[in-house]
Amino acid sequence: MTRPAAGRPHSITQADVAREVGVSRTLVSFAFRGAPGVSEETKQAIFDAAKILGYRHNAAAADLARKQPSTIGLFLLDLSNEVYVDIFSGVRESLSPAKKRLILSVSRSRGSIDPDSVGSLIEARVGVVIAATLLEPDAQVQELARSVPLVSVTRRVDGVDSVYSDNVAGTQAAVEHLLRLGHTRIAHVTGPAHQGHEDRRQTYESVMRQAGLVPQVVFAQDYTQEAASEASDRLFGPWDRPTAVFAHNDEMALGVRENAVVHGLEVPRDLSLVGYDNSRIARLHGIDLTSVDLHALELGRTAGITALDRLANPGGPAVDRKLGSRLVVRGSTAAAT
Amino acid sequence: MTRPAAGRPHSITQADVAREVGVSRTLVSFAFRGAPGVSEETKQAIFDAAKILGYRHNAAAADLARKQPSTIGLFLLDLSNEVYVDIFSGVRESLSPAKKRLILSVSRSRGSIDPDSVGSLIEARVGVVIAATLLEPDAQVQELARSVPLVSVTRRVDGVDSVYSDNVAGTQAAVEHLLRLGHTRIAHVTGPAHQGHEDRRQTYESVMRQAGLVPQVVFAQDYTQEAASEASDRLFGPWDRPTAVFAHNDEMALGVRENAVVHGLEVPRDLSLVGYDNSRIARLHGIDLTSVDLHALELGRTAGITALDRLANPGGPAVDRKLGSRLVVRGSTAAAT
DNA sequence: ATGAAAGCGCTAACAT
DNA sequence: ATGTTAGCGCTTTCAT
Repeated sequence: MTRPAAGRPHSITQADVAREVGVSRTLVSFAFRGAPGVSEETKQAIFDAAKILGYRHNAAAADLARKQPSTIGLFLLDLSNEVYVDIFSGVRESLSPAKKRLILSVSRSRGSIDPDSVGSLIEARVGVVIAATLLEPDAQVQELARSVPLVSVTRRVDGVDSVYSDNVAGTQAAVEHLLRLGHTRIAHVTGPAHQGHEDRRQTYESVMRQAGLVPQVVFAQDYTQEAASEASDRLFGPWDRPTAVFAHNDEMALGVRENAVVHGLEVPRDLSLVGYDNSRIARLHGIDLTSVDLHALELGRTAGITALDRLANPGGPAVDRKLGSRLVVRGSTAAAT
Repeated sequence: MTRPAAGRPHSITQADVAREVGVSRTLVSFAFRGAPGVSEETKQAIFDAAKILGYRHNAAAADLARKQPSTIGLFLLDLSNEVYVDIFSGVRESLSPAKKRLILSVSRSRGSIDPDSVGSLIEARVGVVIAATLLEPDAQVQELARSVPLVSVTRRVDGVDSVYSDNVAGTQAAVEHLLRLGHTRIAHVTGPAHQGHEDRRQTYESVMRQAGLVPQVVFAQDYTQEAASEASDRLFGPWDRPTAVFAHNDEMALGVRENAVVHGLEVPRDLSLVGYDNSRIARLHGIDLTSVDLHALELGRTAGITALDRLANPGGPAVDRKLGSRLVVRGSTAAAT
């Protein structure tokens, strides 16, 4: 049985409802926004008629008329990375009391710059853009912030509302943990070097140098598991193999891990591994990845609140909120042999 | 250094650009849509002025005037479940050639019905809604489809465009795999019973009965890892413990697995485990979850194409596309002892 | 090639 | 309590 699939791109307007009830369009508009000054009876009549006609409020038209957007845009770099899902959850949580619509836009490139995705948010006329994570250079982010209120999550940009976590402290804890375990050949696997995303690498390098060791950095194509897996080939040659790897994030740590297994290496016996994000996967039995928790959910919550504040007070000074981070030690790290 | 965060909710319009250049608003509009009838020079002048003024096209206003939405809405049940991320990727992939904007809406409840999320898509005036996964009863889905073109993903609804995979075949393969391994006490862990989401459970039950065995179904609060973990407590009592569990999806399989470990059970030695979705986590070394692949990416791609078709041909008969599924055997299942 | 004018669905003064 | 009217930023005939 295959009935025709109905569903016209909607057409019933407030005018239709008004005509049906026999009142003016204004009343209908008032009724739907709960504005005062509509008698209970007419209100009821309006709702009934709307129900029958199948009327649906047109938020786009309303925003246009009100000259004030009811929507907040959230840009996410990569949905496959659970951190961004957590950030999303946090944002939504803090936005839910405010009656704002939230629309998402996801980058189509996980390792390179994608201005289109944020652009489409602007063209959809959102009131503020929450962006996690922008890969553009600082200057471009600042320019973007000039054309739309912007909250940068995960990354600090001067003069722009920023909500991020302490990468320096997190990285220090991670690398020092490995040092304390006696490792000396500790490699770092990361993605392309974008301005504003080098804290972890630079901190890794400086901690290593301070310990009198030579840093070994491997750059992958992007920040994903696959890229890290591929890039880690360079580490698993027969000589000078590192005994530990500190990865830019959990995704990449997982990639290294998968490839290590392929090379016959066992974690942590042959290779200690530290990730970053403390994502759900890291916590699974059988994975047990030592990782730095950057409190992604809290990052999202804070970003949502910051966005709301910015909407209420467009002129205020740029917000700068740095959250803590903490190392969670699990079974993927062990003493060097 | 804390400069004020600028970024007004945008204000420069085509009229501003027109005034700047000294032409009519019409020309500006034409220029931006690449409509014919604008001389190269004026076009260039317009683009230059727009650039300088920081003009941004207002898609909402344009849609309103054109009386034709340029946006497609995608509803997702749960971003923590990678299947939905894959569906998203597939949808976007098939939508990218068409120049349609894609906006996402995510349910705020993973196990119960949330009409608001789809509602907000309708109010944002999308041309078609792709929904993965609707929990509403068939009748409600059909009614929804009457007010907006709807593509149901993951679930077949009579009279509504549906893109889904063969749950019966998938479940049969899964359960028969366990039977062939000699298991007789095979439990099934699933979420709340919603119409249209009972194929797997029912098929499990019928396969069990046909084999002369008694089905044992555990219902969790929702379809997540946490819920499954909690619910599986009932399975791990001292007596009559099942030797195998078939879970509704990989998330839930993971939950069962975590809880099994807590109870001192080892997979697959003490418990064989089969999931559904063949998500990325299932494929990780150390997890090695036997799972049914439902081709989520392909589901998404097909849904995107279906949505585009529906937009082009609103009156056509409802589409019904059933994709195959296949069991992927990994290390989480072993012969019964 | 360019412009004038009407209208999309809605809101918001400003009447009555 | 209810209605009138003028836009919001854009597209789109229809003129010129």
